[in-house]
Amino acid sequence: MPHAEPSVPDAFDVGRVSYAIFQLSVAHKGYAASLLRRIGLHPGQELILMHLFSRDDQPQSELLASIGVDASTLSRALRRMQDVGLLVREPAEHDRRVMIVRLTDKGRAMREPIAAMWRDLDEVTQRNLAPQQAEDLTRAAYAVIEAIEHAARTHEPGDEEPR
Amino acid sequence: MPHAEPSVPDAFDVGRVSYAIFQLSVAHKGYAASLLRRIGLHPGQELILMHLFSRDDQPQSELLASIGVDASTLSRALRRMQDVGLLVREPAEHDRRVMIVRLTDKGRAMREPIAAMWRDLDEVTQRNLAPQQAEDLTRAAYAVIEAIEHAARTHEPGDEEPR
DNA sequence: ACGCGATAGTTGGCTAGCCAAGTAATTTGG
DNA sequence: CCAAATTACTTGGCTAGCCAACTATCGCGT
Repeated sequence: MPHAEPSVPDAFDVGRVSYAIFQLSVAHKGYAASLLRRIGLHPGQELILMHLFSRDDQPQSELLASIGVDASTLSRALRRMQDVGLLVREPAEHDRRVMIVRLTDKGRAMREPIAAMWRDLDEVTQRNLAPQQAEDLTRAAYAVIEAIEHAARTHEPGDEEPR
Repeated sequence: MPHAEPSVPDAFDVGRVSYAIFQLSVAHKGYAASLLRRIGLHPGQELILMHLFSRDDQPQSELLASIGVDASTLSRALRRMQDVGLLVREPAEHDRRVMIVRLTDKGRAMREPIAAMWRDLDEVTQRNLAPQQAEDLTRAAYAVIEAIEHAARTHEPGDEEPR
């Protein structure tokens, strides 16, 4: 039965917590993807739309900073979303390098489906957790994120302390 | 500064826990990828190798079941790993459909680098966590995984209760 | 025995995501 | 005032990952 703690090769012992996070990522992302497919979106597109719901007519560069994905990934995702009519891009007046991203009516119409998708996802996510556990999980997640970002920031330039 | 709880559009409120997991996934996977790059592996390949460290000469189908990825994804990953000399595949004697996957010396040599990578990853992951928090996080992760797998199992065939 | 279904893998086609290199426009500096 | 650096974005090239469709082989049942 492929449940909790499946047949884990011994080597995974050294990274039990990371392995759990890894498995959680796969399951969570997979479930989100299946929910997104039902509303006709590809993973990641919902993030772009949600940021646009918060503030429309946004330069592509700001979306980039908010979402944290590679510029090329965003560029291509936006092109595809434009192709299916979710949004429009047009060069800014004041700076012709800048592309302003604007939702179409079709894009705006995704607001409720996306919110419903998050509700469903979070409901399932918390189904086996006590409220306090959910709270702790969230807090621990951000603690880990902070540790990772700090580690990446420090020894990205000068790789690793030379032992 | 993009730390914990960054500028989260209001819409994310409905899925706070899921959004935290999502962000954790991105950060954790990104850091793992950067560590893997240093030892010349692509994400996912380390899992294949680790399962082979546990049991070599394994049919591709068993690897498939252990790892839980799509058959086509595994097929192509194995081909690429064979191309760079990490492993070899040859048809089984008794059943010519089956491909037996075997590590090469070069593949076996990855054992220590991969273990070191997991140690590094888990060290960073736990850096901001008390031991009890790490334990709780692991437990919560598997609880969420179980809920998601159950949800996927139940309403994948008959999509959603019709309201 | 023979055909049909199940099983094992592969290939095609698509998106997400990364890095590296390239283009265009704007800002900075000598 | 014009060249050099910077910024904004795109394109090329690659891997991971999914689904769908296909091939080949094996096993089963009539």
